[in-house]
Amino acid sequence: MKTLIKEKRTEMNITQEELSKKLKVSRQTVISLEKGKYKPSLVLAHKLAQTFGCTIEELFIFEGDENIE
Amino acid sequence: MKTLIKEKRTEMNITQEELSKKLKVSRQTVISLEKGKYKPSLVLAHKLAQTFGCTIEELFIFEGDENIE
DNA sequence: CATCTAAGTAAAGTATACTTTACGTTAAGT
DNA sequence: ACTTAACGTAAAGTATACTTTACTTAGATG
Repeated sequence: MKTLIKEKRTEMNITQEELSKKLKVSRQTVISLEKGKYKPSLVLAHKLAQTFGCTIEELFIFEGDENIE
Repeated sequence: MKTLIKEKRTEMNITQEELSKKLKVSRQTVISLEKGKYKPSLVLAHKLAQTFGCTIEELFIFEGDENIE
């Protein structure tokens, strides 16, 4: 699974810290998501998509059968 | 957060067990998701949406600021 | 050089998603 | 009455999402 979080955030001209405050998560969470260290929960994915004005499917690119981790 | 998993599954006329096999998760996971015991991971949500031929946003109804649990 | 901001790493802890196994219930068929 | 299918509950264990704290690094600016 790939994500466009970093791209969307920089397009929006906000810092990781600002994004983390909008989402009400820690800055570490934003860093880890952008770096692909783990996958967001469904609710967090939805908040991210809303923040960027797009759908979950536009923000995350799912590749052929992934593990459900 | 609400989900239409059960509705979509019964529309499709498949059992929980059949759905669990399509998704490659346990039957308990399907039961728990339908019953709202917990929220699916992003990848599982995507697989569910694909199975039902809809988007994640159509399958899950997000209500005003939820906890990110 | 000193300092500030933004981005990054690392590690330990908590919460929750998911699995596995086993047992209970209800409705339909024979 | 007995069996089978489908749905459900419960509990214990594992994996991972997320938090918190603390430290690092690179770039810009006084």
